Amino acid sequence: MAPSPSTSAADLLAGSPPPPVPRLASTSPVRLSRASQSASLPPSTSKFRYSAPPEDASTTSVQRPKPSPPRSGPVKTSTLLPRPSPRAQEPQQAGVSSYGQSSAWKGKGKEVDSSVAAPAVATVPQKRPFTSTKSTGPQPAESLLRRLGGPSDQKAGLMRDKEEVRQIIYEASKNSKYFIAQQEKDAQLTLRVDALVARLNRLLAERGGNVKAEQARVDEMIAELEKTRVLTETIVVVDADAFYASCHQREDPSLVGTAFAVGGGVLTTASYEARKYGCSSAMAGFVAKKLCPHLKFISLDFSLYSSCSKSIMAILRQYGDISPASLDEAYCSLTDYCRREKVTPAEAAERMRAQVLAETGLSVSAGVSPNAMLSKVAADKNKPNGQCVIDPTPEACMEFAGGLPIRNVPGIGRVSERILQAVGVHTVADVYRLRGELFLIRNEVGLSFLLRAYLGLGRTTISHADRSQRKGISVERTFHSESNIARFYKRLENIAEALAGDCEKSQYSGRTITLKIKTHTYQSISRAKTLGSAIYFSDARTFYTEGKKLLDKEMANRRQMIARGQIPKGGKDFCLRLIGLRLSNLRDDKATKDTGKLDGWAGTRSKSKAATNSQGKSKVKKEESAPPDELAFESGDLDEEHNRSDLFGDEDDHHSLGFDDEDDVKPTLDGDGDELQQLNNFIRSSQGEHPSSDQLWAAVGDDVDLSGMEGFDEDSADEEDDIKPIDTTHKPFWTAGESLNSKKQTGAGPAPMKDRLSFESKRVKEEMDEDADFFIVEDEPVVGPLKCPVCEKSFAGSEVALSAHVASHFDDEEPVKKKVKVGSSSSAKSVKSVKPRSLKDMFARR
DNA sequence: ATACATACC
DNA sequence: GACTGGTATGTAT
Repeated sequence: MAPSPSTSAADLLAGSPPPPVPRLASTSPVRLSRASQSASLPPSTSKFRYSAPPEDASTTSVQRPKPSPPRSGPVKTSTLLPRPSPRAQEPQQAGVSSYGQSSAWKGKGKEVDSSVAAPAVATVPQKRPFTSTKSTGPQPAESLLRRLGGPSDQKAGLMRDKEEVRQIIYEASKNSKYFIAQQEKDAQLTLRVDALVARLNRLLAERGGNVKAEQARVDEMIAELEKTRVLTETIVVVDADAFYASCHQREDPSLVGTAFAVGGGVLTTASYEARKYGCSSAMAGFVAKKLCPHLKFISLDFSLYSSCSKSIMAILRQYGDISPASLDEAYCSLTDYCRREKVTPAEAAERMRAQVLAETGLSVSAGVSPNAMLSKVAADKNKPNGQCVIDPTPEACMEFAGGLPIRNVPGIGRVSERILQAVGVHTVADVYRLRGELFLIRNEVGLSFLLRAYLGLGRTTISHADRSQRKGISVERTFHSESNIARFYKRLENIAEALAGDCEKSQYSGRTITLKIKTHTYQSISRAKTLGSAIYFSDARTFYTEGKKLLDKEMANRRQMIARGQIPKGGKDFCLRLIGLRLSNLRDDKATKDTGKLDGWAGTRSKSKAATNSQGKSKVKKEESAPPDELAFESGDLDEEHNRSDLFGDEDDHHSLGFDDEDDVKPTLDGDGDELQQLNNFIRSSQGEHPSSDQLWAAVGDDVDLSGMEGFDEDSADEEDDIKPIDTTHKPFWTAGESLNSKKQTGAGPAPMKDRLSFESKRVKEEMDEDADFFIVEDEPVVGPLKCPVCEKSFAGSEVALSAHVASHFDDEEPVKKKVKVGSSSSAKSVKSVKPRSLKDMFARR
C-alpha cells in the first residue's frame, strides 16, 4: 500500500465493517483498504498491500496452551540477521560449518522481532519506488527488476553494487520482447496479488481484525504437524560449487581466478570471479558481457560434466544411499554411516567433502540436518566449499528455518514469494507471526506447506527415482521467431524424431501427445490429444502426425478468431519462437516386457494388443514398430522426402553451439535456476554420445546413469519390494509434495500428508458448522452479504458473482483491457471470460 | 481430458 | 537484436 504511515493494521482493522470507500476514479486499481485510498496514490502507485498487524495488536496474546511440547512461540528470531542474505558475505572457509546454527535457541515466549514484523511490510513500498508495472515511466517496478535480475538477484553476496547490476541488466534488456513479456507477466501477477490482498483485507475487516480463533486453529495444525517430526535420520545434501565452471578449471588450470562463463547465448555458470561483476547463471550472454566486458565464454562440454558427476556420486555412495537431484547435487543418508563409524554428522560430511575434493579436485558444499528440506537450504548457506549442520532437535531446526527468507524455502518461487510478501511474510518466522491472517487465505497460500517450513520439517528418507513414476517425456526447441509454416512442420519432424529417440532409449510409450508452442511474444499455448485407451505409441511418425494435427487445428482456430475480429495470442501473425512435443500417460515398456505384465503402469488399463507392440525396443525407423491400426500413418501428411530422409534422418544438426546458420536454431540458452541446473539442454546439445536427453531421469538414476556407476545395483533400485521405511514416495525431492502448490503433501513423517490434508479441510467444514457466523465459507458460494470492495455494492450471491463484478472495475483501465483481449482464451465466451484471468482466478479459485 | 501456471534444476 | 529445456504438479474447466 502506499505511503500511509498510519496504515497499521490497527488502523486498517479499526472498524469492523469495511471502511466506507468512496467511489474511485475508474483509472485506479481496486482499492480495498482505507489505507490505500487515503494514500492519494497516483494511479501508478503500487497496489495495496496488506499491512501486517503489529504483533501486539491482534496476533499477540495467543494464550493458547502450547499445542505441542517442542514448539511454542515463534522462534525468537535471534538477532536474526533480518532477512539474512542466503549466503554470508564472507566466503566461508572449509569446514566453517558449525554444528547447529550460531545463535542459541531461545524461542519461548512471545517475542516480537520488530525487525521483521510490521514495519517491514509498511516500508517496503517506500524504500523502493514501486512503480506500477503498467506505467511506462522510467522507474521499472521493483518486482520487475527482480524478475529480470533472475534467481541470483537476491543472492547478492560478493559482488558489486546490486542496484548497479540491476540497472545494467535493465538497460540492456529493456527493449527486448523478453522484457515486454516479463513486464506483462509482472502486471498480471500484480493483479492477482492485489486481488488476494483485497480478499484478505475484507476477511479481516469482517472480523474486526480479530483472528485469534484462526490462530488457535493454526496452532492445532502445528501441533499435529509437530507429531510427525522425525529427528533420527541424518540427511546430507551435497552440492558442487559452480560445477560446470569448476570442471573446466580442473581441465584447464589457467582458468582459475579468471572471469569466465560457461555457455553461449546464456550463461549456465559463471566463475566466482565473474560473479563479482554480477554475472550469474541464467543470464543472457550479452547482458553478462556488459557487466563484465572481459568475460570469457567457454563452450559446454557435457561429457566432461557427466564424468565429473559420476566420480562425485561414486564417492557419495560410499557413505550411504544417494539420490542424485542433478549432475551436481545429491541427497545422501548418513544415518548408518555415522552409526557405523561412530562419527558425528558434521564429521561425516567433512570427510565426504574432503574426499570429493581430494579425488576429483572439485569442491562441494554440504548441508546436514535431520531432513532433506533443511539440508537443501543449509547446503547453500556456506557455499562455496563449506557446510552447515543443523542439530537434530526441534529447536535447532526451527531456529534455522525461522530465519530463512521465505524465498529460500524449496518450492517457493518468484510468484509465491511475491504473493507472500504482499501479505507480510518475508521470512519463515513470519508465517507464525501471521498465522491467523494466513489461515484466512490458507488455500491460496498453501498453509500447511508453510507450516511445515516453519517447523523445519521435510523428507527424512532417501530413495531413488523409480521408473514407474515418470509422467511424461518431452522435447522442445527454441528458435528465432518465424512465421513460416513449412518450417514449423520441419521443426516438428525433428522434434518428433528426437522424442521418439528418447522414448526408445528409455523404453516408454504413451497415449497422449501434447503440442506446445510459444509465440514470439513469449506466450505459450499447449494443445493435447489422447488416443484410445489401449493405444500406446512411441514412434516418430505418430508424434509427427498427431502433432501436426494439433498445430493445424490451432492455426485454423486462430484464423477463425481473426475472422471474428478477435486477436489470438501473439497477435495476428502466427509467429513462433518455440515448438515442443510431450508424451504422457506413459506405459513402461521395460516393465511390461521384463515382467511379462501387460501393463507396466498405473492408471492405464491397456489391452494386450497395445502391449504386444514392440516399438519400445525397435528403432523407430522401421515398420517393425508398426503401430496399431488406429495409428496408421497417413503418408499424405508428409512429403515422401520428409518421411524418409528428414523425419528419420539425422537430426542433431541443430545442436551445435550458437545459432545454426541454416536453421536459425538456437541451441541452448540460459538457465533459470541456480547453478548449472540446465543439464538438459546440454545433455542434448552436447556430444552425439548423449544425443537425446531424458536428462533428469538419466542423471537422477532412473536406469541410465546410475546403472553405469559401479556398485550400483540397478535392479534393486526399481524393485517394488524395496523397503520403503516410512515415506512411500520414490521420487526426487521436488516431486515429493514439498511445494506450496502441492495440496497433497507427502513427506516428513509417518502419516502421509494427504491424510493431514483431508483432515485440514474436514476440520474447516466442521468449524463452519460450529461458528457459522464467524467463518466465511471459502469453498462454496458465500451465503452472507458480500460487498464489493471497490464500490461497496452489496452482493447476496456467490463470490463468483462478486468477482465478476469486481473485475468490471478494471474495464476502464487501458492496459488491462488490452491485455485482456490478448490473453483471453480462444472461443467466444460470455463476458465473463473476458475479464482478467488472474483476477477472476483469484476469486474463483480456492 | 485439456489448458495453463508454477516450480525445480 | 538478444533470456533455455525437461519434468512434475496443482487448479480450473
